[in-house]
Amino acid sequence: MKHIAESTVRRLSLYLRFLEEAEALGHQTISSGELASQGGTTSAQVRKDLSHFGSFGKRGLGYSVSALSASLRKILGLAREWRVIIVGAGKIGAALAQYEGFRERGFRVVGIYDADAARTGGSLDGVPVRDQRMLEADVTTLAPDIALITVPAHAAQPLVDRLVKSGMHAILNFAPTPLLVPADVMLRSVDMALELEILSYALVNRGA
Amino acid sequence: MKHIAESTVRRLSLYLRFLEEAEALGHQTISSGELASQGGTTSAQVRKDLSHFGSFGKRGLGYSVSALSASLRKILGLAREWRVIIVGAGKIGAALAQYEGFRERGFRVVGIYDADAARTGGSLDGVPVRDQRMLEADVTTLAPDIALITVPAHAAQPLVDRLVKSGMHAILNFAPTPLLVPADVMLRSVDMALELEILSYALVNRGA
DNA sequence: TTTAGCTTGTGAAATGCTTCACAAGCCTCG
DNA sequence: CGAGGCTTGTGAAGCATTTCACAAGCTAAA
Repeated sequence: MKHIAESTVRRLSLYLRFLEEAEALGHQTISSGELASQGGTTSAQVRKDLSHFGSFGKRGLGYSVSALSASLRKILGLAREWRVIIVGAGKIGAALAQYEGFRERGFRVVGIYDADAARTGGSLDGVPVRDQRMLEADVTTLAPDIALITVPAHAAQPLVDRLVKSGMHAILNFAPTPLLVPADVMLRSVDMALELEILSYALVNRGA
Repeated sequence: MKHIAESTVRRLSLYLRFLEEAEALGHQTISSGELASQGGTTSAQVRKDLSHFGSFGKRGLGYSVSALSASLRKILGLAREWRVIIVGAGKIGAALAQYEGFRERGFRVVGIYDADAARTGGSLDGVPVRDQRMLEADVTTLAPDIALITVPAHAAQPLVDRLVKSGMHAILNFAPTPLLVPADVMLRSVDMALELEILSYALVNRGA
């Protein structure tokens, strides 16, 4: 398979959400135009996105809602449950640990870690908060697929190094700092202050 | 000014962070290559990004750290403080209200709102949590520049409509749903489950 | 069965972003 | 002062993504 743009994958996720809504409403088929309105794109874009993975529609009719959502789930790897650990049990980490949106989409939090003894020992939503020194051992026994990083910026790179060394291959970083990982590790970052700065730029330059 | 790509603005923010670090370390000048290493890009990209806004460097020498950070702050609109309100005082909203990263970058939370009476009346980090019915009145008196949305997905669109009607022009949405706004309103979305789905896709297709 | 009306799938064109490559310019050192 | 060594700023080239436009194909109805 040739390389697929990240923007395409992002849109596929959005299509899938809309399809699941449509499924709940009992719709049988859906057109590329209807899918496009969701995700603010065009019908041609929808068809092009899907065409990278095969041919899913019927000309004249559209797509079968249930068949296309099943295909998208398979394409996106959502046919299975993913095991997630969260490192950093501060405000953000704790909030994410209890975030319904993750479990709904098949992401199950199986461990939470912190370096501060004051935060460890308890549990959040039934998941134990453990000492960060347990990380290496737990990565082996819990076999998590994805690690979420919610530690302070200065602690993030050393932590990433430890996670990579332990065998993690997918990391979602919330610390506001760029991180380096080997080529075979997937790293994505969500930087909330950065998003605000982009809005700030837009506010200052609107009309310009 | 011609239109600037979002990817460019995002990189400018990263450059600024690195510049501020360099400033703290007492560095006087910095080259495009050094700036590039941060933000994982190339020196040519750095120079091209900056060239959209003017000419900031000295050939043979590089950029003045202090002068360039001042310029970037002005370009990004960070020379001033921005007033932010948060609507939705659940786990995520409360965590964001107390997030240090915002204040550090000049974003000041001036109000928090919730529809649930059980959550209103108190305060978070000195900012009162008020009833969501107060929104319209408070937008007038508090004059917030940016609204953060941390309500459940189904409540997001009606809320956005209210915010827009009240005169808000910049919104950062954390609800996992696409939203519609008029063309003169800036909307950005942070969708954490979506980020995980992109990782999921990458995990399933790595090596492919 | 034939026609009318939709909608898909897809090359080709258009647009947008990144990388290249090099002239121009600045600083230091001899 | 002149040469050497760097680094910027920027057209042009290269890539990637989006949009266009239309043939092909399905359904329903007459």
